[in-house]
Amino acid sequence: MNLIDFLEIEITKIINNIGYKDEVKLLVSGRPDLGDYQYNGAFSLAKKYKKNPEVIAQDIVNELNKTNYFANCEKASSFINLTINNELLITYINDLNNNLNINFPKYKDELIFLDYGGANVAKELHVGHLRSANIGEALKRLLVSVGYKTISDVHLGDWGRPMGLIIKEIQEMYPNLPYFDNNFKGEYPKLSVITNISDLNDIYPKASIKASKDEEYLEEARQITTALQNGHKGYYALWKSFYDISVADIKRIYNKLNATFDLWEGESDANKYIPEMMEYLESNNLTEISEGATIINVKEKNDNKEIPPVILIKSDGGILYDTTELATLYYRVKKINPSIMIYLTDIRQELHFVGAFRAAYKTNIVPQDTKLEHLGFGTINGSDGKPFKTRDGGVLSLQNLIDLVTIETRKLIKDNIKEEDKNELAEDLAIAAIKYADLLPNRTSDYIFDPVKFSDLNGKTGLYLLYSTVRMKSLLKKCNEANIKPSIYKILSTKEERDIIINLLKIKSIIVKSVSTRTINEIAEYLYKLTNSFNAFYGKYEILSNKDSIKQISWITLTNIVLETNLKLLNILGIDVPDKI
RNA sequence: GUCCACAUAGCUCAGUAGGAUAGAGCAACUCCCUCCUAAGGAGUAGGUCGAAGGUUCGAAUCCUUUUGUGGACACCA
Repeated sequence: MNLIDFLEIEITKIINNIGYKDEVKLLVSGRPDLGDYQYNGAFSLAKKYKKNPEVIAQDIVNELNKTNYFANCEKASSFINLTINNELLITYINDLNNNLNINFPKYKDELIFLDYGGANVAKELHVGHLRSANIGEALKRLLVSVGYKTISDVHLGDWGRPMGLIIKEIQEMYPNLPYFDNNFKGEYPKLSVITNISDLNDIYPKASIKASKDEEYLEEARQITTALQNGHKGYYALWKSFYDISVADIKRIYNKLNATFDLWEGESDANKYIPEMMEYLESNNLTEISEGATIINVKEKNDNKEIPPVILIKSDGGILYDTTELATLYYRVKKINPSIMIYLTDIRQELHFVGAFRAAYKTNIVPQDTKLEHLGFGTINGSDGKPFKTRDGGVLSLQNLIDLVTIETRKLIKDNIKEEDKNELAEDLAIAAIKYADLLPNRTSDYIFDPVKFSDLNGKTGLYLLYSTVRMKSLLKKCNEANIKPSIYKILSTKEERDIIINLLKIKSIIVKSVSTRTINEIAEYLYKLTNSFNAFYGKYEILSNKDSIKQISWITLTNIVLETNLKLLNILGIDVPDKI
């Protein structure tokens, strides 16, 4: 059991024995000069029992001092400050050495479905896709680490108007392709005029610009979109061709980011469930017609703002974002039926999800006890505080973003690394730097992307963590060669060790909070603190050449625990640690 | 116009399930390498938490008002 859990249970019993009912929660001390942890229950107990809080605090302190849990326990005003006995800390470290998982709480093994990534077919992954992948992946790994079952789906944007625009533009460029020949019979060939992702990348922006200027062009693209959605064979074959090219490239970049998906589904997969869903909705009178469109009204009485209706069928017969969203929910419930479904998108899509979720509950497409959660995240900005763009104002691809940081990390690589490995290592370091920087701010905050700052080896950066962790690995390896191996932690001899151990104790409450708030930033922050406290120790004391073998063994045992903890937490963040930098 | 979010050190950001003296990184200034990766460590300085009221034993955190910034508001995704 985790030491803090143990102490909370013990103190709860002790205060119950003297007549105070409270479920004791220990807080990390806000005044580390006065103690490791604090208990503030005297204030609320004072209200409950109509007594002076200082008297209550003193009563509790008197009882706690009868135990041998604390090296120091005293009250200051009505705060109770606790300094944990070193013997308990030593036991805790040995427990931790046997089982790192005592720091990770266990939740019910409910199934959580995570929808993140959100890549668009025929468009390169860009800056806007970074946070969904990083946060979604980290959240999935966090949830798994505490015992949940998860299924993740990249949920490709592969079925909306952009598809129609691309098909339209390909038609403009190559009007004689068989996909556009309505009399064509037989097997459609693979797309031969566009064979790689860079050919494809230019098409959508071109089409998008034309559409914004040319109403007729846009209208044709609309019609193509609707035809595709209604099963036009030629368009579908063409779509499938560029879909394959695009998805291969999307996978390649997601792999670099360590973003992994159990499912590679998309809006197009929901398409085949739309008729069935519409049949269900209409036969139960759950839809209405408004201005020629089929909608679900999701306003509620006590709304203090206007919630637009969910549009299922446009007045021209086409379908929309909401339609596929709802159809996706429809078949996910039927096929997978998770307890919780989590969506990670830009925070600006909030209103869309409010509508879609309301419609899903209102129509019983999603059972009332299934939780739907939309987790929004903030924007990545440039140094001017505006959304990060290329110099000419275009969208910056994710690969270009990685390259920007790789330029910086390349400078750091030592000469003892083989020349042919340097570029790959530089990119790996850049990705670690980017991921850490991306996960460090609060999920809902916007942040400024600064390649130079992120790839600094000093400061709160991914590279500092990698470097420090690699150094721990290297130390353990050298000690192992000298036959100094982690085993039992015997003495707690320095302030620096104590700081590390107190830090290790904090993990559980950080994990609990991160799981409940679905945030990652405190874990990222914590990694820095733990690593920093280890480095303070590392800088001051010599392990390898130390003459005192009892200290040596204790220290290398502690080092190993910090290393394992770092690796585990970095893994949750989706950051790989190389053997050498 | 309506609604939402944000405003914390020179810069970039934490902290908002109310707790003591508001934290970190960078930048600035001091110190510390015969030693396991100094690509490191220790320290100093830096703040009326946008403003004004209120609730509370206690407010950056909750409530009201106000200023500024960003965003969302049915046939795009």
